[in-house]
Amino acid sequence: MAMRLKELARQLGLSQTTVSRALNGYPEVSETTRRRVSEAAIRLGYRPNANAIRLATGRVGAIGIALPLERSQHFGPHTSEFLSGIGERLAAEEIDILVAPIDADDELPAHRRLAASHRVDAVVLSAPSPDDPRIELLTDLGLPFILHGRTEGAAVPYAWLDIDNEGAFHRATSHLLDLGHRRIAMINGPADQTFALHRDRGYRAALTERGLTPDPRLIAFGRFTDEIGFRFAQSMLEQSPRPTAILAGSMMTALGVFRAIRAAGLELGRDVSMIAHDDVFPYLNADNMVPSMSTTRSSIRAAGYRIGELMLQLLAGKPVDTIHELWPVELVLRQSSGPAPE
Amino acid sequence: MAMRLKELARQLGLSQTTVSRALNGYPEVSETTRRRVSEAAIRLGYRPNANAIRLATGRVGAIGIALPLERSQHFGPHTSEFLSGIGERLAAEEIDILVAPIDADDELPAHRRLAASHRVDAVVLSAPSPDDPRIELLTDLGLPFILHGRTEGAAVPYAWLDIDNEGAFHRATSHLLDLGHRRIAMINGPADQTFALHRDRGYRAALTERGLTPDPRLIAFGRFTDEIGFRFAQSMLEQSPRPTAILAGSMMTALGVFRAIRAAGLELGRDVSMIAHDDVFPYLNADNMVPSMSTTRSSIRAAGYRIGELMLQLLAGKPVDTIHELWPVELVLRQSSGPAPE
DNA sequence: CTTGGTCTCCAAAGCGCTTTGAAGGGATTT
DNA sequence: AAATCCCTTCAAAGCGCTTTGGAGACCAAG
Repeated sequence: MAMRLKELARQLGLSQTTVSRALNGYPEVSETTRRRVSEAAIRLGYRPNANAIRLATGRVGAIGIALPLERSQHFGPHTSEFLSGIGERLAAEEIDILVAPIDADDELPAHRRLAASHRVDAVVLSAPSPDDPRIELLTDLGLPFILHGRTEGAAVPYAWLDIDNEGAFHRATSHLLDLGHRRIAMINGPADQTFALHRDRGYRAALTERGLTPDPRLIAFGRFTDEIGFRFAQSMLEQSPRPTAILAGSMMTALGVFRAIRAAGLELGRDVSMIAHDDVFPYLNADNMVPSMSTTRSSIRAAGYRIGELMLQLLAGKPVDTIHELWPVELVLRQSSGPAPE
Repeated sequence: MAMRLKELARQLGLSQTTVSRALNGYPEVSETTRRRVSEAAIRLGYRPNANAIRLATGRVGAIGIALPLERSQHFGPHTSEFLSGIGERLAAEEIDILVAPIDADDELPAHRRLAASHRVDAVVLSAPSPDDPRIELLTDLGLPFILHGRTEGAAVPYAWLDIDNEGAFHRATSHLLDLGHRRIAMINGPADQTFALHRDRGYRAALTERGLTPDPRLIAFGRFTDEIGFRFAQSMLEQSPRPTAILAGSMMTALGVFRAIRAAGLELGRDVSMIAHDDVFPYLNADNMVPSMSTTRSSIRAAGYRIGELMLQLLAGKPVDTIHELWPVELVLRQSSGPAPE
């Protein structure tokens, strides 16, 4: 039988009120009593029942991570790193992380249930689409949230953290143009995701600024797998004239593209250049590849860590319209990007 | 203001008891009343407060996944896939998944807190070491758990699901021996993990059975990253005579090994063979590599899904000593493994 | 008519904590 | 010595649900 507040109070000859206040740091308790209580609590192994606290206070001490099962390609390495970052920040705060896998066809009801059941104080939303309906829903329901990414033209203010996808791909594309490339392909992420849209914009803008017209045959959208990368790259490299540079949406995609380049008997960094977006996975290092991979780099784990931090502020009452962070993205040039061949 | 049981009962002109029973399917309620209640509940948008239920019943409807931050290399792709499998199974059951990141140096206290705070009904333990102290601790604490993997000689019975790592590496090694290889290297997982020990045993046994002595210079332990794979493979390939075949502990390792082979001017599948363990990541397909990768294959996502299922049985009262599953591992031969060179 | 058994339904007592409103007691004022 | 304050501590009322132990109502059986 676990030690409960009542029993602890009885053994100390104090009321539950006093013991509770002593342990929670309220001022109405003398220092001597407080010390006596804390010592007894430790000695007797008292651990409060989280559910009783939750019921009594209305606070839960937990946040949810809504994971759209389809949309984020069944978790995947990105989500895992992201989650890891959040966990790292929140572990020390005694805040629980509730993973809520959500079916795509049950999305809004699932969020409604989550909100009404009082299982979390707030949620982290990821993989937003440009007109994501979750924003308004959660706002209506009064469940605080932070979006990892952005939507386009939401009717209400919301908290978000995003990386500058548009800027990153604008720069990467411009850099390739500077190197003399004219046929630059782009293997982007899923077309329904805002970040993919932003990347597309940056890419197109860079081309247009130089008077080039984006060629639809050099633009592809899909999930971040080596297979998708391989397929698209292969078909693009069959074109004539073929692209001399390829932008890859992820390191997974890049592996597939790399394979297609080799399969076509070409050499990466000489015949074909590539810049890939790197979310910084500890187990797949762009620097270690051969040739080393030029990347637009932004640690998704760091983003998770920061979102954990912002979450604490949000829960502490910081207004949502003051929680906006747009992170710049590094362009790291390595061997995979070189001058356009003659 | 959310709809609560009390208010719902008032509007229906029934007692809380009856409404509660109607909604929870108890027999002491007439069919007509039950229907009337359910309809009203839906119409009025009633959602029970999870914390009140938890406090009243003592059950939580949540399981924890203890993630040793260090040990499982900060989540990583394995954990992510595994988690995903569990989530897939448990999402439909309205069971919450609590991710509990745990610092290595705070491991046992953290489990104690988890157990005493009543935040979860049970936990999933992963990445066990051969003499994992968590087993006994949780048993003592009375917190049910399922281990993904095994330990050696635990003093108490426990529920587990594991894959046959020993058998898998025994077979893979034997197969390479059949192909004429004699110097077979093994780049294993972290040395303190049971699964790595099992793989080591399978590998050694296969060699020993053919009268060969395992060469310590061909045996390495480390985390599953491309870099580790590259480094170890590179130094091994510098030996003379060099190994003609390499067993890789993961697909990440395999990518690094592959790179080292190419960097040494050798050809995978001809000069050097490789068989890697494949946990089946949807974004990194062994079949798609060039050359395609021979693997020992077992879906870690499927294991997660099954553990979700076993968890339901465990919570339903199935005795732990009846929950043991050892999964066989497929050997999938592709192009990366060929006959030993002359 | 009673008695006994079935169906339905209910009042009230928890679950283990927080928090409000108040009271006891000593020190300080008047 | 009475009045006033502050410092500590407490009893009791929730938080929103489940569950125990009955209690009416209605029917068939004695």
